[in-house]
Amino acid sequence: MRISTAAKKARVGVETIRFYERQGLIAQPQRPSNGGFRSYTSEIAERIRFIRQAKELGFSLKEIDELLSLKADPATDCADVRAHAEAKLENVNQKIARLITIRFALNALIAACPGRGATHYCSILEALEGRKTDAAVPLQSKEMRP
Amino acid sequence: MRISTAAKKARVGVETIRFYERQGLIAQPQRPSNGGFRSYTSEIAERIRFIRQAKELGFSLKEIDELLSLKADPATDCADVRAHAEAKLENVNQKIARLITIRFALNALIAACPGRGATHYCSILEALEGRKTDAAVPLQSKEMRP
DNA sequence: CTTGACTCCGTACCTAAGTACGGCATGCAT
DNA sequence: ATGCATGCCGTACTTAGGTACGGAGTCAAG
Repeated sequence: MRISTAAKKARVGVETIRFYERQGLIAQPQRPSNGGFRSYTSEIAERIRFIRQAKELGFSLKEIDELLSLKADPATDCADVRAHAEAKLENVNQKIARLITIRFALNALIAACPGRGATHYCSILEALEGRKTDAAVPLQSKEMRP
Repeated sequence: MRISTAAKKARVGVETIRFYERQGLIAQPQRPSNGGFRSYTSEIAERIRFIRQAKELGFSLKEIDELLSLKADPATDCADVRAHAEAKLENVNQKIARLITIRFALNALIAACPGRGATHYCSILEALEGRKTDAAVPLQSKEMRP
């Protein structure tokens, strides 16, 4: 497929794809040697969509590149890859924990506001108080809205 | 407390706090009328820390402002607040779902790479393939590492 | 009452991540 | 074979979110 089709599939602009190419986030797509148009596989389109989604989760392009290149390369030390993956995993777990706390606060807010009648005071920040460190984010077990 | 203390508590720079003040994300802190130093309460420091964390989760400052002002104000229509909260909740749920998918992929990668010996081919992207739309992100039930 | 650390304000500058532009090339469709 | 939509490239511009700077004011300790 051509660049505009890939852009549509990934829900991203055409220029963004060329930008990612310049940044080395995606491989140079197949092209006729003379210099015709880029030809994208659906794998590349998928990769671009992943990049967009990861970005929405707060990963930088640099981090996304690291995530994407985390694969078992027989030439590199397996333990390195594993350590890298574990660090990212920890990062992801922290993000999930914080989002679950925010979700909990939003659910409390929604529950306290039954569409009509008196409203109760409630804020996100208030619901998040009581934590002491960034590391010790309590995992909320009561997930009212999965 | 003074600005540098608040900055340390929130783990941001002093200039960042003044920037947030200009953007209206935090209230003008108490100051002697003559024009002395800003004096911060721990509530404000907490609010600033929340802003930093939410930013790391991919929320923009505008969105964070919306999150923070989501409170049941008796003067406004309760249904509006509720609708706003529900929209944010949906947003948060999508983020959580995608992060859980990434976590699943990372766990698979770690499991396939037992620290030593032959490594198996495995990539994050590959683990994320098979989804068709952004909306229908499948919730992975096998969460190998909570 | 001086000294050194901190704070004030305004303005300028910076990085990440695009986004737009202009001019030329390609290619398929009529 | 001739449009005309698309693609290519390089370069310039933009936006969000800070960061840095300079010069002057504040404050607490010694």
